[in-house]
Amino acid sequence: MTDLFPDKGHDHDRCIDSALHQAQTVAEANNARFTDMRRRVFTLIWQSHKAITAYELLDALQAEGVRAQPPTVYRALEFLVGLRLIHRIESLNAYFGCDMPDCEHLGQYFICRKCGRVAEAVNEDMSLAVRAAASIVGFKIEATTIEIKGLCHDCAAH
Amino acid sequence: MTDLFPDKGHDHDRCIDSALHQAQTVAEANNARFTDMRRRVFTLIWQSHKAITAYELLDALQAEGVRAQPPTVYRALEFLVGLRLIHRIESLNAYFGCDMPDCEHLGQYFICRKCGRVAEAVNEDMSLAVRAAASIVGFKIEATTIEIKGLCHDCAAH
DNA sequence: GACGAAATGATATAATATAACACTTCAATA
DNA sequence: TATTGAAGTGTTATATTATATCATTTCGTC
Repeated sequence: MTDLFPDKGHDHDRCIDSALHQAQTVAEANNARFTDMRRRVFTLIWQSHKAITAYELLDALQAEGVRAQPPTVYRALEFLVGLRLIHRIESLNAYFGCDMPDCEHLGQYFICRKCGRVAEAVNEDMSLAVRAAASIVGFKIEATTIEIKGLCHDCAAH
Repeated sequence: MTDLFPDKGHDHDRCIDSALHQAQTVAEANNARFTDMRRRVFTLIWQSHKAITAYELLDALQAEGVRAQPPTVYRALEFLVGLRLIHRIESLNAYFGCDMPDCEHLGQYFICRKCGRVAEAVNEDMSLAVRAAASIVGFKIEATTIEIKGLCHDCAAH
């Protein structure tokens, strides 16, 4: 068993640093401006391995002393989702930092209802099954939403 | 190729009749009251093979002369989802009639962005892949959301 | 017919998201 | 280096989706 969810004792500052660094690289590669506001929002999203809502982000920004309004947050989110630096979790109306923004992938999300953490998987069998099913029915895939709710290994154990 | 989406010329009244009949049966089997309001909402959902939002349902009810408010609609929806007579499409915030409410299943939804129709599949390979992926990471599945957006066979052809 | 549980009505409000227009910033270039 | 145009952000207002709460009605059981 390889738990997708990060270890309790992991050094989360390293997650944040690494994510920021990757984001910077992706933005440059796309000739996109990783502005201060976008960096702030991105960093806030990476504060935990949970998904965070737009209004939670707004509150967090305001707590930092930034005078932001909803459109500001939604614009930053749109930008970040566009570059695949974050993903939207549809069933939570919330956003989640992407580990591997540099490769195209159909991600799958495991969402623990107890601890609230989210883990992204890129499981080739799942992707293949989806593509095969679509192919059989003549459906042309443009986007997929695969969200799996339940209990992560840690929470299931307790 | 077997298109999951209903034929253009299909007799939709038969879909509605069949769905209503099944719903009645499921409700009875669960000792649940299939009240007038619930039947109305259910029938409205089945008016098409598209997903419909709560407020579209509200408007439709009011157009029928029913004096309903949002909570009435949401309660009916909650009831119907609870019995699996309908499904919520998370990425659309909308609801969709279920073909096969009498068997437990992890459904997958194909959503055509052009014609708006939704088709439910119960693909064993997909379900297996999801369960296998969860098992590998020690995740206990409680619910799945699998929504696939793109073009249905008809719309892709034109 | 009386009773209690379930369902619905009604009002208010919370939570999520976007439209529209003004202003600022930034990088390219004249 | 001043100009300019596009991109980004500020600001206000409002649209859309969803729920909390309490009153009233309906319905099956006794």
